[in-house]
Amino acid sequence: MSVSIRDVATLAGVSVGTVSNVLNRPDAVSASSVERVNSAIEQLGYVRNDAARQLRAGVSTTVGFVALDGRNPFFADVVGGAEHEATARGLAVLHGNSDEDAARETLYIDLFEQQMVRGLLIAPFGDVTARLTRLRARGIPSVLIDRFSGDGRFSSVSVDSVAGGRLAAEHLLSRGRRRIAFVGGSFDIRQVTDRLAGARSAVENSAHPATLEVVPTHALTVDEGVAAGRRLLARDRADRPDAVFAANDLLALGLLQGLVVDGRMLVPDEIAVVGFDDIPFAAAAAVPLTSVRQPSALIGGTAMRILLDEADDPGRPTRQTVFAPELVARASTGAP
Amino acid sequence: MSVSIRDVATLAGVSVGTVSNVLNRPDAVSASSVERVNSAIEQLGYVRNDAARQLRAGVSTTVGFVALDGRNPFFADVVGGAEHEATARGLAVLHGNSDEDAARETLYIDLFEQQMVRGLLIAPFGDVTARLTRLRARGIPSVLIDRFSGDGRFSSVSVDSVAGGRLAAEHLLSRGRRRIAFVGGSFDIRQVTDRLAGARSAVENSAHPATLEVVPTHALTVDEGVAAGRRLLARDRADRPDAVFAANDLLALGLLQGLVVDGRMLVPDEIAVVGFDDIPFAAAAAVPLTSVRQPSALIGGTAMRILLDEADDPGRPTRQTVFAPELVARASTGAP
DNA sequence: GGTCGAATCTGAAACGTTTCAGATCGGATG
DNA sequence: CATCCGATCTGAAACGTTTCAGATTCGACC
Repeated sequence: MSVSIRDVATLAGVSVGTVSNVLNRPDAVSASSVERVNSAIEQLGYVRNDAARQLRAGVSTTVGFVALDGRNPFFADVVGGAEHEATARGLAVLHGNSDEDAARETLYIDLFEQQMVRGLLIAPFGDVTARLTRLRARGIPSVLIDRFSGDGRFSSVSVDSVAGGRLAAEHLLSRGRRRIAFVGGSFDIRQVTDRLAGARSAVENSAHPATLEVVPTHALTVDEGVAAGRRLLARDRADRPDAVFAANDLLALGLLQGLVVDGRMLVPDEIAVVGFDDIPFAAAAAVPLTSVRQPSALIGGTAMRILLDEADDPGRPTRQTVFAPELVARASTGAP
Repeated sequence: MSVSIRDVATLAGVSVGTVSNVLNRPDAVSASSVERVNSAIEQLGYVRNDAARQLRAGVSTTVGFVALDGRNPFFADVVGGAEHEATARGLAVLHGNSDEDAARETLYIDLFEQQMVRGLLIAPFGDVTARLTRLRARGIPSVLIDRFSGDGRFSSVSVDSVAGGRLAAEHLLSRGRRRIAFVGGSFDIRQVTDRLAGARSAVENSAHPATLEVVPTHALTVDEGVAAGRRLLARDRADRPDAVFAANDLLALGLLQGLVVDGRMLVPDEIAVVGFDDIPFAAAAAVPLTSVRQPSALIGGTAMRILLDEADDPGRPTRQTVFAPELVARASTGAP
């Protein structure tokens, strides 16, 4: 039924070893053999069986990626950057969504372990160090994305979320806002707590007295943002914050939709809004969104490079790369 | 080094065949054996080698997905729907981006062929029928996404793009617009030409005299939309269209940004805008965007189901599923 | 006790590749 | 002409699983 390397060898009049060499190290084979083998491959429509190759060679040509939320354009950009780097080396990216669900997360990690991927890029939700340690014992390195590996047990590529949170809150304070609400959740997500911590430190160190209130959400989605906005509206006007720092742009975009009363948009006059990630849609929002930018494609590309370095040289020490976030001011905080 | 099924068998005091049976059909094994094998697996930290399993069984547990544009939230939703359906059956989704590049597209198809994926979901860019036919000959079915398979050679799941184009144009005409511009490209993409054809038929059959002009773009991205908007602005006011139908929402969102003069938004008063896909960000745009909605997650889920049906039963005739698009009117065309 | 069938288990073959120790070939060298 | 060496090729072993024909066990039944 299926064409194997043996059929190619027979047609080309060489041994299977030679065919394999043509495929893997053509330099070690005479030009005439290369040509005969290639024409046989062409003629038979031979396609290498990756399972057999991997079984014998013990090396796969795929890299796993476990994302927190596949629908978040931020991760799409990170994946894009990683994919670009991977395809440049002939590798493919296997892609799974944990959707902020610990069970799905371990499911994908286990799957990648069975597939013996070359390495694993992961934006973790739960505590995955035990599982990742096990993968490493089996020769599969991991790089954490968007989360600093405090103990240095794994390499990581992230943005300084605390600094980002501080940037956001300082910006709001500098625009004269004093009653700030942090909207985000769940607080099982490290980035969320870090961004909050940064905001808190900015408020505490502020020259002006200011307050920081926490408005929790169940997830970092547009829908949750809309709901949070509605909840704020349900309050007396006097009790509403005059600024909101949303844990990411999806929430912030939802808030923009939620913070509308009788067709009147409260942003930015009554309530200023800052998001996080600066996804491409932030600039195109109802009120263009001020946001803390992360260099998403760069994060993905850097992580992939580090991962492949570690895969090639297992002894290599781990590396923590932290990019600096950058505030992009737009209309949602009254910027031009 | 690595723990194999043989080590498990030895520790559990059974044969390798029995271990395999515990893994694959526990019903055929006595309860006591199941228990001993499982405890041995636990104790040794055994993980099944997927390459060997696939080599022998000839079946993989992954499905390939080739998307036109991984950064487009529409495809993220389609993938989400497909992934949901796949994980319900214990399959993972291998994911590649063609980025509207024929070379990358064939690269991924070839890769999936080598990996012997269970099946292939593809939103095609170039002409891929030859390659897909070859995959099928090797037992790998494909389902086309977002493109009707005219000759019925492959199953497909799509939305009636011509009808969608007609909906968009009719809506603009009903709002009193008469000089319509279609913004989109490249015209190598079937959806683009279909949407244009639908718009054209609506204009030609209109009770009122109206014109349809084509403003070509290089790709379906936000940036191209901004550029197209700028080009329209560069014209004399009299030469500008009074409505734009953009081939997708990314373009439309870009247009909204581009169609601003001296801080004044021309949409919808001078120019109405309709997009296509109704991505989650359309409603959150600077001017909430009227759009032709596609049931994206449903498309992905349906395609996956059909694909897996065909994988299980290769003789099964192909099926063409066409969903009806739906117009969602918002402020960008002067709707409430 | 002998026979039978179902339930359960065994162990070797096979999947298609890569790898590697050794064979072969064809000059170049003395 | 004998020897040697590098370039090239060969063919079998090995990777870890699934599969399957046959072996074994165990009750039930006569």
